[in-house]
Amino acid sequence: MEIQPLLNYISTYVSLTEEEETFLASKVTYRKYLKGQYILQQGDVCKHQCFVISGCTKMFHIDDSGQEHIVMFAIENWWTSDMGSFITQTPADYNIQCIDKSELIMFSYDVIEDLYSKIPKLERFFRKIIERALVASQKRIVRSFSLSAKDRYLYFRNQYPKIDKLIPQYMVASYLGITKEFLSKIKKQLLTEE
Amino acid sequence: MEIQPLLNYISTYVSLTEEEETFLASKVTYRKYLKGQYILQQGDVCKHQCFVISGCTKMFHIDDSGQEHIVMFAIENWWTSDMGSFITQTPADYNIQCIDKSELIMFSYDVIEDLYSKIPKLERFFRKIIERALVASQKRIVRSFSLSAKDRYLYFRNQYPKIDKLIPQYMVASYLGITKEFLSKIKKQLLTEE
DNA sequence: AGTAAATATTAAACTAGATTAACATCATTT
DNA sequence: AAATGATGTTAATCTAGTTTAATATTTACT
Repeated sequence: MEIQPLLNYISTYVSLTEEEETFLASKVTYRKYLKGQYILQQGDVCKHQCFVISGCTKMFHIDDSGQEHIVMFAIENWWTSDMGSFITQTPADYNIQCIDKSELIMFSYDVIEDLYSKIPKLERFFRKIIERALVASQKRIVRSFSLSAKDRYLYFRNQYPKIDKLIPQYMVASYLGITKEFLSKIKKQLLTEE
Repeated sequence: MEIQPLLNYISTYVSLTEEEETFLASKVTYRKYLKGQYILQQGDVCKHQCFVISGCTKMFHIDDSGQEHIVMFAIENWWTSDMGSFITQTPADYNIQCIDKSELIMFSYDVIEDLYSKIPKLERFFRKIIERALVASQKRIVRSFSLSAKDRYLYFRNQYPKIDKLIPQYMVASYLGITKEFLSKIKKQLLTEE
């Protein structure tokens, strides 16, 4: 089944019965996206929580001066959405774009509450997922203040080697909060000292 | 009842019956802290999710070079904990300290799962709280990359005037990710241009 | 009230990282 | 294989924010 990777993932947090899995399968949407396609655009309302089966997405904000700031990437087994827009159903602050051919499973706003009521274990599952996302986000704040750009890059490369290899360098720079020129300088420096 | 502010707060998300409220009251702990007291120390395991009834706390990390980085403040009706340490029951990355005489309600790790099972509405409540915390945290990341130190301070002062007035300036600087000297410079500049 | 401790200010010298702009390389299409 | 667009590099100049260190001010304690 197309959604098997999702079921496997869920099973590491809570165990669903077969009927529950079938019910879940009937409520979510599997969808393929091409490289470059948008899942969400800044200003639109975020209608889905997306689980990435394959490929890679970036969530980014474009500020008043036109600069792009990448908040997160998502590869297989990661979740992505503009949570603020989703929970309040108001216009999104972020864009979510596929930076590679991707397969996603989408939980729409209209069904997710229903899923929570019918299968309380799913509410538990999402609570745990979001707890983990919060932890990651807070750690990123501390890193952005306590580490130099070079150390932030080293941390990124070490934690997410797959993403580092997959995506263009200027996106890594945006994620790290530095310019592409400066990241280029850092990488050169790392080469000569290693 | 001491925990009334918590019950009021919860009621804005989910509605509990009287029995549920009584049960909840029997499971949580009300505690007063003095200015300067620690609720959690980096390296210890975080045993509680804390709801602030009055006063003010700061959560901060001390990095390898001894520098303090404030991740968040919490005043009345806010929550604080090292979520990463709490959910995995491993040593905390952060300290949580009262920067003013404070009253807290503490949900211990040992009872919170029990509360979730007995009162599923509480699991829903916490899911929603954590969703909001995640949204706030992601927005802070974007601000830290897209705004200048001055604009970050203006945003902070505008969003949290109470905290800005309550706490020493060097803590605001730490929260903003700048030095106290530079914040002093910014404030002077703001005075002359207003 | 007087003293110590904590907090805030100022200014000079310094640096991590930004900006600009020109050039180089790589990938994709025709 | 030439051409186009996307990505990456280099180097010079610039600036937001740091560092250091000395001084001022406020707060809290006896």
